[in-house]
Amino acid sequence: MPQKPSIPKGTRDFSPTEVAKRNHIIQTIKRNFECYGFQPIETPSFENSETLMGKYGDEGDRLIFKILNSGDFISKVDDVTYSSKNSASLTPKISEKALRYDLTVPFARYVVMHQNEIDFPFKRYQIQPVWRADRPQKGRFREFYQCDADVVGAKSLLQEIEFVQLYDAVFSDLGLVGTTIKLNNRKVLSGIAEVIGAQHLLIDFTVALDKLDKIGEEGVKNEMLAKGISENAIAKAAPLFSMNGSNLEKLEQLKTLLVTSEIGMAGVAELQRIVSQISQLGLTSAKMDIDVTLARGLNYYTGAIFEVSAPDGVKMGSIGGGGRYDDLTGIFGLKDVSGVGISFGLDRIYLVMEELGLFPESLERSIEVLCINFGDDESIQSLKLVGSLRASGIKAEVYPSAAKMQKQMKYANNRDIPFVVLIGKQELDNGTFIVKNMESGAQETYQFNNPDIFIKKLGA
RNA sequence: GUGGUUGUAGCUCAGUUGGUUAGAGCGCUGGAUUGUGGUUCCAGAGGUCGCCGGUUCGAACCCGGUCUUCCACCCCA
Repeated sequence: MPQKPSIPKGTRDFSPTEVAKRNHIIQTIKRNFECYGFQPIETPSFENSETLMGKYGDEGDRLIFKILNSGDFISKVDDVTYSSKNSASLTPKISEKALRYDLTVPFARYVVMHQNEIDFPFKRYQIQPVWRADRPQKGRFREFYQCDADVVGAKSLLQEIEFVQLYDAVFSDLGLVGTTIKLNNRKVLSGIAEVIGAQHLLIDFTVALDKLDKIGEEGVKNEMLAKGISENAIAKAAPLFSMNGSNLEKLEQLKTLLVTSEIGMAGVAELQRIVSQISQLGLTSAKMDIDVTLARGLNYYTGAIFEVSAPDGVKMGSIGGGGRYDDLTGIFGLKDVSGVGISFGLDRIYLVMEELGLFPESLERSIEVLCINFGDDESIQSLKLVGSLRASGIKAEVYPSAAKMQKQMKYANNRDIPFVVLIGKQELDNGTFIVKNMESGAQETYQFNNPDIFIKKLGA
């Protein structure tokens, strides 16, 4: 007796409707990426372990899926390592490959390997699945798609400005109104740590600060104290907890705080330029918000940090993120190549759009015209008609068997097919065909040798 | 990785302190309707109660383990 089949935790099957909706999102993103001058690349789904390990922090290493070596891998492990039962030392001996964890690190590897064939600045996009051995939750999977656009070899802030516009363009095209593009800068965070005298605890400081909206001011202060940041330092950072007003007002408050920090002021200046240029250019549906508590991806971001949150009222983690990393390719031996990029989280965007009912109904419509099958002679006539419809780009098909009319009509109804064509014995003899509008129920008769009238009507 | 939560028909869910043959709505199949779907009426099919083990005369129900779902951490798209 076969067992009920299943799929691994955190993975999903996608049925035709879901694929259609996912493709709709992907097409929209792709179209905009190309409009902005990005070119597609693809990289392998798995990389050499040393390419990935150590690039995402300890937490990241834990979440990387390792691939077991082929062959009799365990017999090649020396006895000391084998009997140590230590995963950290045993893993590299039995696993030399790992599944892609994100698209940024493989891209950095790609740039280094192909540096002689690339014209800089290089703008690439990449839409591929990534894998994380995380514990699944809503909007959090072990296999999911990232849609990345990055520029390498261009230090200008123009890139950041274009990325904000790109986010706005994609979400506007998708009809996803009310997203917030949060913006911060690593230099500002460094500056704050410097001013309060906690440079050595920068990561702990920012990780705690990042939780402000979740655990509140007291919670953040407690976590900072627990991490060894002094009360005095926390007191100096107090203005951060109550930043408010417009983006420009927030920047003024930051300037007051960071006046003694060169790096901090540089960060503020960058933010200021982005804010002022975006306000001149305008955004269609998104709003931009300076958020000093935003502290993601600190392992490699050096300048701008982006994160996009879903419209208010939708409970979902970030649906996009990105930033500037001045020396990402440095870890692979190519110095002084600045990169900046953003990512769209396809699966989360899907869930948000589903929740808000933003997918066009037409996506569910796989076929526009179904011909009822009345038997062999009639269906050949139907096939001829279907041929001319298809030649005009209309999705059409003949029901595959001469099943009962009721069954065929029901099939059309269930599949949301808007038009049903009837060519029975009578129509075959007359040289006509009948079109039934499934929404109104109305029927019209057309001449078989002049289907263009019907085709034009479909086009309108 | 830590703590909790969930699982009964294709789907959404009932199911009493453990007690014959586990139910409903929707969907599906057939018929009322041999050239017309959605509404209606009638009939029918479909379940090793997530899986494995234990307690019991007896388990969907109690206990243990495991898988899965969702949630809070951690971290992240």
